[in-house]
Amino acid sequence: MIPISDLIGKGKKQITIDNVDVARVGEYAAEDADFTWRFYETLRPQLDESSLVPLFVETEMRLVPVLAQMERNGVALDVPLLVEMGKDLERQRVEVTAQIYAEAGRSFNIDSTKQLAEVLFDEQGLRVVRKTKTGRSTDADSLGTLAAETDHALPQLVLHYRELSKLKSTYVDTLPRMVCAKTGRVHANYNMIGAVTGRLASNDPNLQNIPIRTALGRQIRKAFVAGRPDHVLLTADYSQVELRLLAHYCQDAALVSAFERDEDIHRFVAAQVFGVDAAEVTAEQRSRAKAVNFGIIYGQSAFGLSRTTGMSVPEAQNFIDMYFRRYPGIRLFIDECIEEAKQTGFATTILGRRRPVPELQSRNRQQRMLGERLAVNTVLQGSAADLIKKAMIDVHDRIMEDPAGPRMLIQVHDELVFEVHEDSAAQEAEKIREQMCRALPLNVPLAVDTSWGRNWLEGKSH
DNA sequence: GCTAGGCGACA
DNA sequence: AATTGTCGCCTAGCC
Repeated sequence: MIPISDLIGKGKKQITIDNVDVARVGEYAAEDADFTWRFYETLRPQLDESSLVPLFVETEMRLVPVLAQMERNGVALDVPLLVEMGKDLERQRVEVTAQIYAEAGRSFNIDSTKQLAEVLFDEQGLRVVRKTKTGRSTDADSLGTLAAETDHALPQLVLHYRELSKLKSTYVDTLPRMVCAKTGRVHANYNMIGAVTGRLASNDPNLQNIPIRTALGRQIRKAFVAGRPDHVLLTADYSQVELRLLAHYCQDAALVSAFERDEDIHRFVAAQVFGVDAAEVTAEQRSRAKAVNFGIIYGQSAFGLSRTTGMSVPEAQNFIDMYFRRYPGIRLFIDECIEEAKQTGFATTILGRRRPVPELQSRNRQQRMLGERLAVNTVLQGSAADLIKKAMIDVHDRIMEDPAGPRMLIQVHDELVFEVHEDSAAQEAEKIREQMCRALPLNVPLAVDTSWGRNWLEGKSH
């Protein structure tokens, strides 16, 4: 077998522990006592007696060769497409730059927040929306506020400039440079350690933050393609995995049965909280329920909810009160997470992964509130990480039996991307869905959406 | 060349 | 004060 370092070039960082190439070692990790010991030492802070087998032996150790294979696989890029996009972005960027200079009455470095602040606030006399540690904020939120409340063209132009600039420098210009000469693909690094919740992290390049939110950014996903003839990219992503875990932990009968019927969970929650039929839920009601559903996962306050939804603070507080009245199990779960973290000092995931939460012991109220959010969020985010890791191992063990079968290429926290022959995409999607749904037994069913197509964007849902 | 800060991409 | 977790680009200041 070709060592990874030969494949993807010198100087490339890989999964390392004490500078040992874990990805390569991982091929025989299970038989390598020295490696196993050092890996154990590295993960020991996350483990206790009860999680040693399910988490360390059965999950983390077995994931090492899976990630090694993913790194070796890499993913193909449509470089000519990226080059064309780069030219187009540059044309637009030059145009917007000229407009910004015209509005400002002079040229300056738009990438410099310091210079930009001078132009906006000193020279153009715009309002300072928010301060940063060292100066006046020019972030998207502040510029959006200014764009909405003034006639000045600059804030909107700078927002546009930033979007073009971000896409070009971080993705369109950078990704082609990372294509390996030998394989014609990019071989990202997956880091098993370092994310406190147990999630994976990815770098060189980071494949876990490829744009999807905006129409322009989404185009970048077209450049991620199947690299072999007659193959497609197949994506399989967990639907609402953290909310399902919340329902699993709470055992709330209504939530669980809604998931069992695979209902639109935000609509369902809106109907329950507002006391109307699901069919009568308005777009705004659903949107508010969705915001609270996610807010719960992060421990959001009424203030935070009011900011993300546009509700007033009392309105947001009222909604949260109604929410907890309808779902007392969720309130109970939150309180239990906090209490356990206070008692034991740790937040603990479904497979027994532990994260210390020293913030709960702080004399600083702000720190203690942070600790409470961490205690809840870590259980949900970390359990979701445990779950997909188990799924990756199961799928890997099956697909490796067939050299012509699917190859696992990318993991993005609740999503897996495979390269698969187009003729078997439909059958493989079902097998992968099945294995992902069964990865861990929960009190709620798991749902996995699949799609496939020539590139990472074009997939059709199935 | 290194580090911190600001910003913004994703789940 | 006010929602969690990552990585990377760019500027600015310092060695």
